[in-house]
Amino acid sequence: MTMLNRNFYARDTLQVARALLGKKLVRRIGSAELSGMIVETEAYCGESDSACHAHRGKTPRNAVMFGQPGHAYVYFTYGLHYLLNLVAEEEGNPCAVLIRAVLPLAGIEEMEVRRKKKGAELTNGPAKLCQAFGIDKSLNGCDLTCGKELWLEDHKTIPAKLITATSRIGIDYAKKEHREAPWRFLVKI
DNA sequence: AGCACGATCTGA
DNA sequence: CAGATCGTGCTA
Repeated sequence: MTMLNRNFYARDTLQVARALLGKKLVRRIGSAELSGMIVETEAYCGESDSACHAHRGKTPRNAVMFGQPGHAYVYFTYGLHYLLNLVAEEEGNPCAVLIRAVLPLAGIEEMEVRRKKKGAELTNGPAKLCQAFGIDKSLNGCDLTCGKELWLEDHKTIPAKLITATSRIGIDYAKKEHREAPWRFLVKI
């Protein structure tokens, strides 16, 4: 019930990525409310991170990452998918956390309709969860602290023992040190 | 102005 | 394992 405030996002990206595990992602579409518990995240750490979109400076696409923390950075890729990121760190430091998977909690039927799938197939991938939650480019730049369309809430505390860190997915083009950095976080099953 | 390619998913 | 499918950013 407690919505996460700006201070939650305004700190070290790796800490935010870890702390997001177990939190509830809530999406309101009209009268429907969809939610899920975050179980997988990836940290993208600013201009020095060669896997981060902000690596080569500010552009129209990644501008949101350079703004205030606690906003949604949604972008389109592969010609057909949207991916959801949450902006972290202080304003001007372009960092974000990619939400890769959630465990559906509420509005599951809505998600099934959107995805035309059921069960685990619903939200176990960054593009799938965007489809299930109806997240597209119109939510790019959305403030996550006003509780209107998209926000986060406290839910469960995940013990450190249940958190695994691995290298990130789909960033083969990045420098070795960034390709291998253990900046992907998952809840052990 | 043109072009190569991507923080993915699906279905054969 | 290839195809879908298009915006973005780099090169010229």
